[in-house]
Amino acid sequence: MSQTAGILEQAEQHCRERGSRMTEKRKRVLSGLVDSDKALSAYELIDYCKEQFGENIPAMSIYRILAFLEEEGLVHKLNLANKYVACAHICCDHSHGVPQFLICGGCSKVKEITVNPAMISELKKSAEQAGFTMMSQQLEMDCLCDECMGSAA
Amino acid sequence: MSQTAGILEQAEQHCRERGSRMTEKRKRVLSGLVDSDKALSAYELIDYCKEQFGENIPAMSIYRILAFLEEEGLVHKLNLANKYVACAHICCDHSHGVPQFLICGGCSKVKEITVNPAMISELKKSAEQAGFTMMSQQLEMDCLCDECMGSAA
DNA sequence: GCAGTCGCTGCTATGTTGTAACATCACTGA
DNA sequence: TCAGTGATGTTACAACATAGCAGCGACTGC
Repeated sequence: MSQTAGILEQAEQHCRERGSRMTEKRKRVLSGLVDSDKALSAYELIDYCKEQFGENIPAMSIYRILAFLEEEGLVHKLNLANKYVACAHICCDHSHGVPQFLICGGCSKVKEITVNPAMISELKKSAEQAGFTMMSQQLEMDCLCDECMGSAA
Repeated sequence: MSQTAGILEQAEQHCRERGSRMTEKRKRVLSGLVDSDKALSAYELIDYCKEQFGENIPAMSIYRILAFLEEEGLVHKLNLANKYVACAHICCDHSHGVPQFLICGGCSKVKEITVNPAMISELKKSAEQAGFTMMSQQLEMDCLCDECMGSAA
């Protein structure tokens, strides 16, 4: 069984436990994200489904499916890039905190990391002093991966 | 002299020193951002120029002007919201570090803060360990301001 | 002053991301 | 089997952004 198939299997299991449905289309969208180590836009996922499965999924459906998958904790939306990535922890049984992301501006490769929780709470404190409440601890950082860094030099 | 006019004066001075031109249109766009404590989208700035000066500036020009102002360090682009804000430090003569932003998801109000430099360097280190180089230390945080927080409750 | 140049702006078209509103399809359970 | 609910389709459109080319206007050097 391929890596991707294993992850999809896990995701399906996850949905069963939560009483939600992992439909064929949802699996296809998720598989696109799992197969790719890059973040993909909704429209890139449309292309992926067309090429890979010969299926034309309208934009509206892709967005609904992405919203569903995000709700289930299977994908993350990257607001900085307006793209989407599969969660790096679909296969972990342990629950995990809010992730932070390193996003390559060159090739959209994404690394999901977990920064020091003390740092996040310090950020939260700074925000509160300024009269703001942080709604999401998901930090997104504009980076270049080593590969793109090399070819840019 | 109004607060805004003073800031515009400073900005003009800044451009003179750098050998770049602060044209009328550029001043109008900048004044829109300075007048507002919120982040504005390019299209909101078009509306502003129309209402305030009766001048129709096409989107293309607004984007070029925003790019120029960003180049000059007079405005910041908030990628999280696809909006723009005037730099909070146009009037400071001291140069300042890379800013971080608290963005209210309710009303687009923005607070520019400077977080502990040690935190930023810790982030940078984490990134490098993961094979990424941070290209911008500009963190943008999804928040609610106290006011919106109150009305949401 | 005048020609040449370069930077700024205008115009048109188009690409990309995302959503509203309403219709239809398909699975589930009584 | 049939009603109800959730998933998907369709159409239209809003918001953000850029490409490419044309024209205008302000400086420079002669």
